[in-house]
Amino acid sequence: MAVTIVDVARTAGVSPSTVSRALSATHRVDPATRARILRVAEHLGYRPNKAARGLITGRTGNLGLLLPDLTNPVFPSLVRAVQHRAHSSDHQVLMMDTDEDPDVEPELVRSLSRQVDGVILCSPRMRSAQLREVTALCPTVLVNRREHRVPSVVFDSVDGIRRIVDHLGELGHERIGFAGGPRSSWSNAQRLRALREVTAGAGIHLTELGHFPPTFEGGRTAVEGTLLAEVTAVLGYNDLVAAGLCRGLAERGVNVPGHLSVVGIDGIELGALVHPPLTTLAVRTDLAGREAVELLLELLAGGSADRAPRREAPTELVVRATTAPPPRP
Amino acid sequence: MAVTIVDVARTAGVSPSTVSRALSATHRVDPATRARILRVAEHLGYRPNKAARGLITGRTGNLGLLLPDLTNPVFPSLVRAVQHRAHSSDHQVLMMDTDEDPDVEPELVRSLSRQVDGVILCSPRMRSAQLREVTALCPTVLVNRREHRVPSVVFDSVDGIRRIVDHLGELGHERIGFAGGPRSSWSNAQRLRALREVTAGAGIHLTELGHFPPTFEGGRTAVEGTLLAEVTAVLGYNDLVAAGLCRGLAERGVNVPGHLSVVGIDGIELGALVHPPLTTLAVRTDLAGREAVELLLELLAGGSADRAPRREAPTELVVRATTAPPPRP
DNA sequence: GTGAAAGCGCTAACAA
DNA sequence: TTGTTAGCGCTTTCAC
Repeated sequence: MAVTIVDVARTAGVSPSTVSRALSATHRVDPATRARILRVAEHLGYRPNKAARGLITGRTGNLGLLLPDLTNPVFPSLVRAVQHRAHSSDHQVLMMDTDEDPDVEPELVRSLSRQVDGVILCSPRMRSAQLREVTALCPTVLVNRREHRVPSVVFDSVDGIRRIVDHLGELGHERIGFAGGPRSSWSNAQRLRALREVTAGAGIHLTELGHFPPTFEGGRTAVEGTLLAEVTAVLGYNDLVAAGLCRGLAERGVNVPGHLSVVGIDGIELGALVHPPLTTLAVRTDLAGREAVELLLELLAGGSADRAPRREAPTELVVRATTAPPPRP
Repeated sequence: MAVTIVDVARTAGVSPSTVSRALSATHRVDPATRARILRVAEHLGYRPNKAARGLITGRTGNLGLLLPDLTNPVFPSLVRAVQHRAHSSDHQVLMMDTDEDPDVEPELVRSLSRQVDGVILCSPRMRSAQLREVTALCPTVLVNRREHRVPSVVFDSVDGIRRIVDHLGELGHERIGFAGGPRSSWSNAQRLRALREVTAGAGIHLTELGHFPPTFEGGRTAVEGTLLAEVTAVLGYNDLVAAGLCRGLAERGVNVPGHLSVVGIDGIELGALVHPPLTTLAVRTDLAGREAVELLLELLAGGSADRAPRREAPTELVVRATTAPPPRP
């Protein structure tokens, strides 16, 4: 059997409660006693049983993290950041991949609710009503989605999109296209809205090329429409779409960026590795993950349910090789 | 306060233990009573507190998963598979990224040991002695590493390497190079050993080009040595290295696969997306993850500590566009 | 500053 | 088949 607090107590010649106090530093304990207890605990290889502690404190020390698909390259760095931040506050992370299935999301949260102190929902696909239900179940922070009265971390679409449009505008582009993502995607809607607003303000003509799967192939299928639209630059819903666009364009003999500029969004590693390297709006998912944990921790520390803080994770335009001035006619 | 088993018992007019039995189906309970209890539980929104259950059963229902770096593209699909398999057996996964730091690995396992029923160690970097210590702490399954008397899932290096060499041999290559990974990498050692064995058997000349960082840049720096070695095909330690090789080669004006064939290992998505698409030995990390969970579950179900089962996850040669017959002199 | 005792939510003997 | 009792490892009053 594993060594418990009672073993430590016996060996150190004190009562279990003193050991508890010494270990959690919750009360004043005689420094000498404390040192001795710590030494004994160390020597015996004592490891606290969080489950037992949680039973009484009501805190599990676990955070839940739900995301639609871990193999989507934007998530790993977020998960990593969440995990590190949580760990530095002595929390563990229960990560669950929902497999892009909106229906399992609420069920997963329900089953998780008793085992975690709170959950972080990344790009949740479920409907608002369900989201509201879920947030009633346990403290929740949203990432990449907004909902009334729920704390969230989002990427600043308007600001980021503005960076892209400014860059393109400075190069001299006057007609740009947008190869959008899935119709149901919250972030696609955000990006599109921002794009309309910013291009209108900048006097740039925007052609909405339609909705495409958020994949490399999706980008490839967007090539035809792009060519037809007679734009000089095209923005992909994400880097995968942009990379697919580049490939499709190359196959059609269209020079990028000579004839057409291409921009992606996300800043995944792939963008730096394809040829030509992709100009992209990098979103700091790692920072978003960290923020999300901090928000959740604050919430747990007694943030009133009334306040629903909203934070925005920074974006950064990474100019690589797929953008250039438009061709001279 | 959340609804407990006592609430359900009171509402259903039975004792807590009957509720417990009805819920965990561990003993015979009158079907009618059982149905009523289930109905009440459902209605009240009862969710079992796993921590409390674990306190008495000794089972937490959690599995630990340690890996060096989640942003390494081979891991997400493994994690995903582990998570799904664990979930289907009603287990949660506590995932921890060790940040490629061998020293934190044992410490992490120690701190995890009381909160999980067992751990899966993926590509652990720690030394054998530490590994032995750790495995004494809690049931352990290794992935991509072997250790005496510890259950493990590995990728069949000899078999996979043979596939590559056979493919190259059939194309007519007689001199191939290997751009190796880090000196300290267990899997690099495995691959190299297999490569020596298989090439020797096939009468193919192998040039060991040295050790490189397991990255795209690492592959790029391997280009010079590759050219000097006068090989007609080169195998990269992994897909990133192979992709870097391709890029570096292209920059030097070397045609792939016309002048030189390139092969990677891993089968990450990137390989299909670069140009030309990479021929690679795909390893089924998803299957490995599933196997690992199953091994661990068997171990927990009372597998004797004596037997240390070893499973091998399949590999598959994906021939794409970077391999072709050697140039005619 | 420290100990005794109670109890968190649940399961597992043991009776009935 | 069901209820009673005890207790898992820990924290937390409440005395002292």
